[in-house]
Amino acid sequence: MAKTNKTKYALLGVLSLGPGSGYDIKKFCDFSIGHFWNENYGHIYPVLKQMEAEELVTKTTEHTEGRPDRNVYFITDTGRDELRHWLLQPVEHEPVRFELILKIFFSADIPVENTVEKILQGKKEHEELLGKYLEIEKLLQSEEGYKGNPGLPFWLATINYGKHHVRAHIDWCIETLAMLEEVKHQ
Amino acid sequence: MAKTNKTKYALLGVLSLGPGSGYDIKKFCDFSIGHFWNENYGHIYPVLKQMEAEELVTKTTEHTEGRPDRNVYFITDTGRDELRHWLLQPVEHEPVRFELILKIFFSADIPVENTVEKILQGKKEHEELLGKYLEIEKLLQSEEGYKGNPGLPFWLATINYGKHHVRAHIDWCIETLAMLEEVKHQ
DNA sequence: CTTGAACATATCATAGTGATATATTATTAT
DNA sequence: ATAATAATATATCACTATGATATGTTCAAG
Repeated sequence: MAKTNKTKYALLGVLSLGPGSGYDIKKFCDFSIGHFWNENYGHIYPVLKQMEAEELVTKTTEHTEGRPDRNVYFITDTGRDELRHWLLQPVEHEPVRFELILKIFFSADIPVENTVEKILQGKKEHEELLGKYLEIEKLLQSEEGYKGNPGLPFWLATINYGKHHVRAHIDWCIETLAMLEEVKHQ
Repeated sequence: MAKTNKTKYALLGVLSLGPGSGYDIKKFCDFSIGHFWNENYGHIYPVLKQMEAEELVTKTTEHTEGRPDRNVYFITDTGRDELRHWLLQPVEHEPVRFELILKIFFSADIPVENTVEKILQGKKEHEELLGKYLEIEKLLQSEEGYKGNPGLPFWLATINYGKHHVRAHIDWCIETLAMLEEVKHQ
C-alpha cells in the first residue's frame, strides 16, 4: 500500500470550517496551521480536483473581471464523513529528517566557528518563533471572537505544542554551544 | 530550482566513516541516525548509482555464493569535498507536517475519549524513546571504543537533541490531557 | 523441519516540494 | 508621476521522498 494522501485530509479540515478557493486554503494554512502543517500549491490544486471527482467537495466558479475565475470549494456530507473517519484513526508513524542534526553528527572535522554560527542562527529563528507563538496565544485568549468557541482549547493546544518544541530547541542550542566551547579549548 | 537531494549528503556522510553497501548504509541509518534521519532503499540504491556517475563514490563488487553480489561503495576525494562543502553551508528551511497536531486542531467535534487515547499512545511511545536515548547516551559515554573519539561530543549532541524534543512532547501530552479533562467536564 | 530473521539489490506507484508561468489590480516607495 | 512590488488567482513541471513489494539465499531458533 502506498503512502496515504495527508493533504486531502488537511484540505477537508480547512474546508470543514468554511468554503474557499485553493488560494484561500493556502492562506489559511500559512496563517493558522503553518507552524505544524505545510501545504503548497503544487499539491493543493491537483488534490482539490481529485477530491471533486471523489465527491468530497463541490465547486462553484465565480467570474470576476480581470482576474482568473475563483473556484470556490464546499465540503460535502461525504467529505465530512471522510474527515471524521480520518480524525478518529490513530496517528500514523511519520519519518523525520532534521538537517541541522544530520550536519552536527558529521561535523567533527568542520571548523567549530562554522557550527557555532549555524546553531546561533537556529537559536535566533526559534526565539523569534517563540515570540510569534506567544502573540498568537494572547490573541486567541483575548475577547476578539474566539471566546466560547468550542475549537479554542484545541487551537491553544497546537500553539502550546509549538511553544514546547521551540523552547526545547532553544535549550538544546544553549547546551550545544557550551559543548562546542569546550571542544574549542581542547 | 528543484529541491536539493539531501539523501546524497546523508550517504556521503555515512560513507565518510567507512565503506559499505546500500544494505550496510540502511542498517547504519536505522541504528545510529534513525532518531533524526530517515532513509529507505527506494532512495539509497538509485542515489548511490547517481553518485557513482558523478564520481563521488567508487564501487567494487564482491562475489558471494548464493547471495546477490555485494556492491561496496567507497567515498572519493571529490565526494569528501562535496560533503565538506555541504556541511559548511547554512541549514535550509525544512517544511513540517505533524499529523497529531493537525488532528488536534480539527478535533473539537470528535469524542474527547478518542483524542485522549491518541495522546496517551503518543506519550507512551515517546517515553519509550526517551529510555532508548538514555541507553544510547550511557553506551556512548562508557569506555567501549568511543572515549577520545573526536566525533563523540557531536554524537552526544544529537542524542541530547532527541532527549530535549521527546521530553517537550511528553510535557505537552501531560498538559493537553489536563486540558481535555476540563473540556470533558464542561 | 519449518518458520522467520538477516543478508542483499532493485523497482513501482504515489506523495510532497519549490520554482516558475501567467496576468491583473492595488499599494507603497522614489 | 511612475516604478516596484505585494496581493489575488490558478496551474504545471522537474525533482525528491516514501513505503510496499519482488526475489532469493543462509542460518539460527523453536
